[in-house]
Amino acid sequence: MTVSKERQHIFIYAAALAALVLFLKWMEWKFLLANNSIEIYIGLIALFFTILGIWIAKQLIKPKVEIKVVEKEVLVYPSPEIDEAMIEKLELSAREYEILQLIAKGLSNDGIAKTVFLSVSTVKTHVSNLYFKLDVKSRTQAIEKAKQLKIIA
Amino acid sequence: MTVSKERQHIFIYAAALAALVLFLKWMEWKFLLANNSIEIYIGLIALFFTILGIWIAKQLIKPKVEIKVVEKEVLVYPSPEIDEAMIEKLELSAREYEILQLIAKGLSNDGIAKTVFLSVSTVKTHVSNLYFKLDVKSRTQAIEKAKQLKIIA
DNA sequence: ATCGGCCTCATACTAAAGTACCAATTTGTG
DNA sequence: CACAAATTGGTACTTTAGTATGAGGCCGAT
Repeated sequence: MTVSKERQHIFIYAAALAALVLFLKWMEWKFLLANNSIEIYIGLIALFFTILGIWIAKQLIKPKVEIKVVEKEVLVYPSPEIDEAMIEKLELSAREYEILQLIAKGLSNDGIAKTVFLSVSTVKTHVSNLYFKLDVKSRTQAIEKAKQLKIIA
Repeated sequence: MTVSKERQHIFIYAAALAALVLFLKWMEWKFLLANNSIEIYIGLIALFFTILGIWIAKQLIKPKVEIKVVEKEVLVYPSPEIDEAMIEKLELSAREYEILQLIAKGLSNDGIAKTVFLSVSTVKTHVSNLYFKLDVKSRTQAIEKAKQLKIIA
């Protein structure tokens, strides 16, 4: 794009020069016919070339490029992305993870037992194993850690 | 600053014009003495005024400022805004709210007692009152509800 | 100064959570 | 099939959580 624009400038400039040559020849011819006004002639040439110079400059002056950095605020919703990889790394079994989620919902062992149709004993076993794998010692700690590890919402 | 610069430009331009007049007179005088090279004369004038025009343009034309807008994405995390109004609505006292936060961190009653230098009895009292105000019956439920009500992070 | 709310602490009790250890069944994989 | 891991369930026990109740001190407002 820049190259084509440069070429266009060169072309326009060449055309202007050609017109100039013709103009000069015409002026010169006119001057020979009536050379009683050399000052006017010189003045016209001066005016013309001044304007030409200005025009050329206008075409050639490179626009200053001002880089304006606009900070665009992008709302990032704390993705309730569940870190599945972490769950596997912790070697949490399906039941353990399921029960972890129920714990986070505030259910008691008894409540968990009733929702997943298990005995409280079984729930306790899972919960204990869960604590061991999460390296915690209570439900509340488990909830905190699970949230930090992004394995629950 | 802009005004003084403008005046400077005008002054320089005037000086250039004065020099020009002198130059023209000198050229004219030389031309009258030897008018055998009118093309060279015209050519010199053309060249001079072209350069002059370019120079004027350079001095006067305000460079086009091309504003390049670069969007920089700034991640904005929707602040886990704490609903202070809700805290007041629930009529949670300072201690109760403080202890609620410690509960959410996974601390036991004993842990809380040691961190805020209270007896476990006092902590239990606060916790019980807290449960009543939050309408829950256990720590885990309190944590869940507190998060739903956005009164803790 | 009296009253209510808050903070503090204690005792006594019940309920729930958590640990330890064991054991039977299921399930998926080599 | 055989084996490991997961799932289920139990008993016994300790610890923690939670409730109920009472009580004293502090402080601001009426």
